[in-house]
Amino acid sequence: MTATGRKITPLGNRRRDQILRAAEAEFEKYGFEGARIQRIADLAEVPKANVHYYFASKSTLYDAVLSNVVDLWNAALAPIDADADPATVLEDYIRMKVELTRLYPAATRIFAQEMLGGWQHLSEHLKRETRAWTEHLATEIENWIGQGRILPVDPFHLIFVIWATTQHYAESGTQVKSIYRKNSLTRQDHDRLADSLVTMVLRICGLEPVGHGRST
Amino acid sequence: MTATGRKITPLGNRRRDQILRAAEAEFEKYGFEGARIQRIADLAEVPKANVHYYFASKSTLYDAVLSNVVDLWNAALAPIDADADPATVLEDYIRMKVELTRLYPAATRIFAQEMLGGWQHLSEHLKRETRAWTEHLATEIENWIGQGRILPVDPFHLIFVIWATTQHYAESGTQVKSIYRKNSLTRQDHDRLADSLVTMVLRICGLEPVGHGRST
DNA sequence: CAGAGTTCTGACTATTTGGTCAGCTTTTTC
DNA sequence: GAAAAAGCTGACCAAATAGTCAGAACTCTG
Repeated sequence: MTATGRKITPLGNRRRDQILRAAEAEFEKYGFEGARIQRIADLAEVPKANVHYYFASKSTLYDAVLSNVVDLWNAALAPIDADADPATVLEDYIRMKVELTRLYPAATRIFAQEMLGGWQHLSEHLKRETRAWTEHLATEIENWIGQGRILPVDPFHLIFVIWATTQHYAESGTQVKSIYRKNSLTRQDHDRLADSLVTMVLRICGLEPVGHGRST
Repeated sequence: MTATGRKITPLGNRRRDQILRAAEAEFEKYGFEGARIQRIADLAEVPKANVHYYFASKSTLYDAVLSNVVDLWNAALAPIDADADPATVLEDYIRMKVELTRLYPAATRIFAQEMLGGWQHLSEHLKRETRAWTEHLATEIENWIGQGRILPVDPFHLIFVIWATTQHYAESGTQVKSIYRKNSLTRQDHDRLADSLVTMVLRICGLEPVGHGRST
């Protein structure tokens, strides 16, 4: 084992990030098993041994990448106002999720693969953090149902709809990218996705769109 | 290369199936990259070389497994009556999809992983067949929207909702399996999932459940 | 029951992989 | 400005992997 009990200097931090970014791209493209340390090193333009200087093992590196993602999402999606009306909360939540997918498509895809792969490569610690991320909203939804503010729905199915459909779009985005060599989807594309998602989710809950959204 | 231009005897066919089943389990658990030919051989209780006698390469084997899945789904989901009412078609479609997930959870999971992985390991031939599988329903949905029979929705988003939510359940099924050592979810569990799904999808389309379904 | 065709397999190879490490260079610290 | 610490890396290794192949063991047919 390497990469333990050592002082981190600013230079070291920069290199670490550089490797982390390369790793993110690699894991997105090939998944955990398919990822190759050598390719990560090449992409980061450092020798392979340098990768192992900062990350003891492939798993450690993967954990570090996922950890970043989870932090990001927790930070952005955490605050839910318990008294706000469901339609607003859901709409805000969805638009934030779509925005995060737009900003960090790679991270989102890795997360999705892990989710469908049964969390096989994640450390217990991160698994717990990840679950917390969904359960927060789920309990809120259950409260709304109990209070008769929305139609009865399985909260986890609903959240999964949000997650999966966003993901579907991130996926077709990758295809668009490789076929048309368009570097990213336009902001309009993402707005349209968010609109479509909001409409679907609100209809499922028997709610009407709140004023501040777009139409169609 | 092996496994070409050779007469297949009944015995050979049985062995081939035996290996195919083992491969399905292995690919489900570990994905394409993570799958190990040796483990497939062990599970099928044949020497590794025997696997290569029937399947030239890992890719060939994977293609064979996926091909089975696609055939299965095309056979079960193909017939859509163009004049039937949308609610019935959608409900039947969903219940059939859930049923297939119940009967072939492994196949479903492999398919899902491939879908989210961007179809990286599939031959062009199978990619086309697979796309056809969704586009059939998608055009039907678009017709309904054009005729004002259902509310406007992105057909692919809707199909993805069906697919993803079923998948979510197949996934939590795997977890249930490994935690409680319950071999499979009960029929009731699946009925509940189907009910929940039907309700969500119909609400999205602005439709009411048709008589022959269950309630709640 | 003999010969042809098919099925099977142990032993092997070439390659790739994650990971190590001794010693080098650079940066920081006092 | 020298000692200490951190950063870096080429060369290496053990293990694992997909795939090969020569020939033995079956099974089917006439």
